[in-house]
Amino acid sequence: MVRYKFLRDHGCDRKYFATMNTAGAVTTAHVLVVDDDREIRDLLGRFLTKHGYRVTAAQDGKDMHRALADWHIDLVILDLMLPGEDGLSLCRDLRAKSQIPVIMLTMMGEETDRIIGLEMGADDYLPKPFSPRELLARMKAVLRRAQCAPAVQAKSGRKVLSFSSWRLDLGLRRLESPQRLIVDLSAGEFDLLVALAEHPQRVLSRDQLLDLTHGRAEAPFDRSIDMQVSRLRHKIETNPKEPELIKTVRGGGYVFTAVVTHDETADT
Amino acid sequence: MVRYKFLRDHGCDRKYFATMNTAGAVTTAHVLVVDDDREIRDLLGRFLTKHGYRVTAAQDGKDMHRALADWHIDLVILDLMLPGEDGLSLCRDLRAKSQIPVIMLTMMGEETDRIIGLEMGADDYLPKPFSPRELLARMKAVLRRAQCAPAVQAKSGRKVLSFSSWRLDLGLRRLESPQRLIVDLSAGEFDLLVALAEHPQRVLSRDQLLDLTHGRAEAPFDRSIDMQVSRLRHKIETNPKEPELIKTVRGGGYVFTAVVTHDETADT
DNA sequence: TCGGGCTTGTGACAGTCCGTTACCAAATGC
DNA sequence: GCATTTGGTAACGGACTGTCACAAGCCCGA
Repeated sequence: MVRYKFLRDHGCDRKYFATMNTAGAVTTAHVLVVDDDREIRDLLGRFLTKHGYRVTAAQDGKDMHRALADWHIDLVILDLMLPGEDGLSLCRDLRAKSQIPVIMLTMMGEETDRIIGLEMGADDYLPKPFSPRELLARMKAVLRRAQCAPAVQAKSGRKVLSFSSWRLDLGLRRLESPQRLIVDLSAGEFDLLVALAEHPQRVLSRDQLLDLTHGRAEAPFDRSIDMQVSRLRHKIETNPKEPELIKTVRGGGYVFTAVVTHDETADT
Repeated sequence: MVRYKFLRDHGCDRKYFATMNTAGAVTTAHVLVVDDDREIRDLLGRFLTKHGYRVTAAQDGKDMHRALADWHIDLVILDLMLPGEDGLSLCRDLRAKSQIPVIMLTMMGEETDRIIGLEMGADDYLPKPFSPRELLARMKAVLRRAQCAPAVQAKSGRKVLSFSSWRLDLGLRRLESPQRLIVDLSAGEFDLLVALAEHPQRVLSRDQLLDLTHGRAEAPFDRSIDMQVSRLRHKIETNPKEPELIKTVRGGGYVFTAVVTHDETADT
């Protein structure tokens, strides 16, 4: 659900609120959109709100500074072309005073614009027109870099994945068997199981699994995932010779076959 | 090498094939181009084929749906302006039913078009005329994003196909005989059976089956599908010499004759 | 600092899967 | 009826996978 609220004192400034999702205490990143085109502001506002961000909009430099004074802003999305003070100089200002990450919106990908934008201290730039997904991806990347990753982390409760009576506690990094016994997994085995259980019913290539667990790409003749899978199977499959949970797809990779549910144990 | 092939049943539908590139197991993405302008279809077909994509072309919504039913499509390039059903509603349809990424082609950057397109769920859009390089770049980006998308298996339950007392569990990747015995299928056999059972009472060419199971095109003198069918028949037909479930259509391919129902077992 | 236990990657080997080739039978064309 | 095309499948070999054995790290306490 999205709720709009007009801030009377800020003229055309419009504020969007994201509803809290699931866990109460999620801290969503607060994004400031600076663009003189009202349509873009609206569009971005609705779009980002829908994706769980808090959004404030400003139409020029003055508005922007006011918003920065009034709110705690995690990220600024700044149009290069603005009436009055130019986006570039605003960006330089911002960078001089604070460390708030900035994404610049520029017209059509002229190499020069990008270079200038980045030299002014923008953390990323996006040529208009851009795809919303790309914007999201870049925002996430920038926020991650800024150590301010939106949400997830800060759940008060613990994240637990359940599948066919097993419980995989991501917070405690612990696996409970259907018999409620704690299964002793190594770090690597645990990571692999998480990677699999977070993408159930989906064939994951060795390359993807390596990326998910180690953040690296597959080397030629790399058998490490095979070994890890083999070891994991011996710990969680009833009959490792005929695996039920982790199936092999020849030439493809592995599939986690169980239905996985995401629980949020309230606490402790 | 590029080979063209005219699909007789699809009127002006033309199919382009890319040869495998270097690494054997690489499955090239299959792109569906939907545009009423034949020249554009041809141009894009040749261009994308040259760059290693498999391309199928459709001239309107009807063609598009047929192609989607017949092939495994990784990406749709969709013209905004189409005769009959409009590109926008097609896009909405697509998004409602599947997660196939969509790139929209629009006439010169009309803001409104872009906004509407993106709100309809397109993953990216490209104003005509566009540079081929830009198209390639955006395709790559969209495909990359789609690959690591969580797939959101949607239903929490598991997908099961039933046909004449057999049960084919797609999540568990398991086949149960009418006698409730688990039939031991190899990964390839399983994939083939899924491809067939998902298109019952429909003649599937070897090429289509290869596309659906391996995401690759048929090579000259390719008998692999025949072999796989033969092996599968021996496991699921009462009398493999006179197959009931998988019938041969001489000069056409194979048909899965049984009536298939889609169940969604609630869970576990 | 050293050494032992644990974890993880590599090489090797065996077992399995699957594509190719080849040959034959069935279907089709003439 | 004969030639030609198409499909079924046995057989073979290459490619892929499971896993044993071992080595290289890593952690930790003495």
